[in-house]
Amino acid sequence: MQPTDAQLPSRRLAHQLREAITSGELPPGAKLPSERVLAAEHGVARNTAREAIRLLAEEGLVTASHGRGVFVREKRRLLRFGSERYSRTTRESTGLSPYRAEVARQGRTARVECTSITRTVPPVDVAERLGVDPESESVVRRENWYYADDEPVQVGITYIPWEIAGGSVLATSAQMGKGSLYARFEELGHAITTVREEVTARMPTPEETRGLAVPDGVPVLDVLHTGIDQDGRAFEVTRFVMRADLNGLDYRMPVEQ
Amino acid sequence: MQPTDAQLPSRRLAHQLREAITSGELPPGAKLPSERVLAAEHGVARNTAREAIRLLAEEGLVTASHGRGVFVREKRRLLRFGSERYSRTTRESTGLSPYRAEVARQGRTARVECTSITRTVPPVDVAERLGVDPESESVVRRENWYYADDEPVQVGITYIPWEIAGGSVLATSAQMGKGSLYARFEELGHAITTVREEVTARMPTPEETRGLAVPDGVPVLDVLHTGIDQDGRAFEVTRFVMRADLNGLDYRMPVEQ
DNA sequence: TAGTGGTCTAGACCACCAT
DNA sequence: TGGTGGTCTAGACCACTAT
Repeated sequence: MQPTDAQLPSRRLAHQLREAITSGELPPGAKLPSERVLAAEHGVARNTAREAIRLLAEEGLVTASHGRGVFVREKRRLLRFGSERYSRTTRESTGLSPYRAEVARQGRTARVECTSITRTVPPVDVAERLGVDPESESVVRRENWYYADDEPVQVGITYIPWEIAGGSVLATSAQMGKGSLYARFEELGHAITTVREEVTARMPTPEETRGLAVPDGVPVLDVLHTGIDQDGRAFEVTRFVMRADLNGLDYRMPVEQ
Repeated sequence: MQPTDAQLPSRRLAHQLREAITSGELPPGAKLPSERVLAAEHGVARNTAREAIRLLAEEGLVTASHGRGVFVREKRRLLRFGSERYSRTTRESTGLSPYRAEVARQGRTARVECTSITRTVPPVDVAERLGVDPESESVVRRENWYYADDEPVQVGITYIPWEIAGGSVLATSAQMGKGSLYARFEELGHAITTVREEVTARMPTPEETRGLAVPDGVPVLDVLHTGIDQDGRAFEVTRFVMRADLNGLDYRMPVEQ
C-alpha cells in the first residue's frame, strides 16, 4: 500500500509517522517529536516537517496544541442517536429529551441551552418540507446548543410553523418541561409518528469550527430532521450540525415489502 | 460575524475571498486570481496567499487544479439513498440494484464493479453484528466500487457468513443477476426485513483519497449497514464509504410508540 | 513556451504553555 | 525562561496545463 508520492520528503515523513501511529508505536495521546526535532532528524527544513504534520492533522490522526506539542488523537466515544429516541416509551420512561437520555445512558452529563427563540422567515429547504410560505415570517425558530460534560457537541435549529407554535410555550419558553419538545407537540395534536432524516457530511464553516470547537481534520454531520404526525403532516424541521468525531447515527428500520 | 484572527494577513485574505464566494461575486466554477497575483495585489508573500487558499480548500469552498488555477467548487447534485431502496417492490419494479435505481433516476450512468471476492476473517465490528467467530475465515468478503458517469462515488465491502454464502453465487460470482444481491439472499431463505445503518463521517484515508479521487476538504460518510431477515438474523453486513460531496442518506422511519 | 499550482529552503518573529 | 506551535518572508525549482 504505497502512499502518494513516496519520494517527496514531506510525504515520506508523513508516511513514517502514520505507520508509527497505526502500528501503535505512537499510541493515542502520545506526543510527537517537535517540528524542529523532526526537521533536524530527517534533514529537512522545519516547514517541510510542518507540512508532514499538516497532512496527518488533515486526516484526523493528530492534533496540534499551541505551545504544548502535537499529539496522536484519542479515540473518542461516540454518542449514538437512533430513531427510537423519538418514541413515546423512551420519552415517558425517562422523562428526558432524546438527547439527554442518550448522554445519560453513557454516564455523561448533558446540558442543553436554548440560546434564542424568534419568529422568522424559513430557509427554502425547510419551507419546502414544512409546506409553508418561504417568504413570510411564518415559522418559529429555536436555536439549541447541546453539551456533554460541558463540551459542545451539537447545534440544532428547529423550525415550527407559526400556525402550530403560535401562542404556545413552543414560541415563548426555553424550558420545555417534562417529556420535552415532543410531549408538547403531542398536547397540541401532533404526535410524532414518522421521522425523516436527510444526512450528509461536510467540513464545518468558520463559525461552526469556533462554536463547536471542532478540531482540525474533523467534519460535521449535517442532519435535516423532519417530524411527521399521525396525519402525515410535517410539523417540525430541525437542522442538526454535529461534530462527527463525537456523534454517530444509528438507524434501525423495517423494510417495506 | 468576525472570522478568527482578522488581523492576520492570511486570514484577512481568506476572509475577503470567502465573502466574494458566498456573495456570488465569484460564482461556482469561477477562477480565482493566481497565487502570485493575489500575493502582489495584497502585498504579501506568495506562501501567505497560498495559506489563504488552503484555508478555503479545507472548508470545501475551492479546489486547486495543478497548472490550471484555483476554482470555486461547483455545487454537485447529491445521490440520495433511502431505506426504501431495499424494498422488494423497488427491486422487482426496476430489476435494478438499489444503487443503479438511484443513479438512473437522476439520469446518470451507473457502473458497479465487483473487484474481489474472497473468504476471509471479518473485522471485529462486523463479526459482532453477524454473530460469527472473529478469528476464523468465516465470511465471504465482496468488494464493490460504484461509479456515476465513470466517476467513483462509493466503495462497499460486503461480508456474508460462510454458512450462508458458501456454495452459492454469492461466494463465486461477480454478477448477481436480475434483482441483484437481495433477490439472491431471498432465494436462500433470507428476505431483508429490517435494515440497521450506523452512520458517521470522517476524513478519508490516503487510500480512499486516491481510490475515490476525493478532493481536498471533502469528508466521507462511513455507513455500517446490516441486513436482517424475517427471523431477526443478521445475514449480511456492508461497510459503505461514500464521498460526502456526492452522496446523501435519506431515511424515513415509523416511530414506535 | 508561459503561466499555473506544488514543494522546499533557511531564515525570522510572535503567541502560548509549562516550569 | 525555554520550548513549543503559528505565521510570515523571499526566494528557488519542479510538474502540470494550455496555447
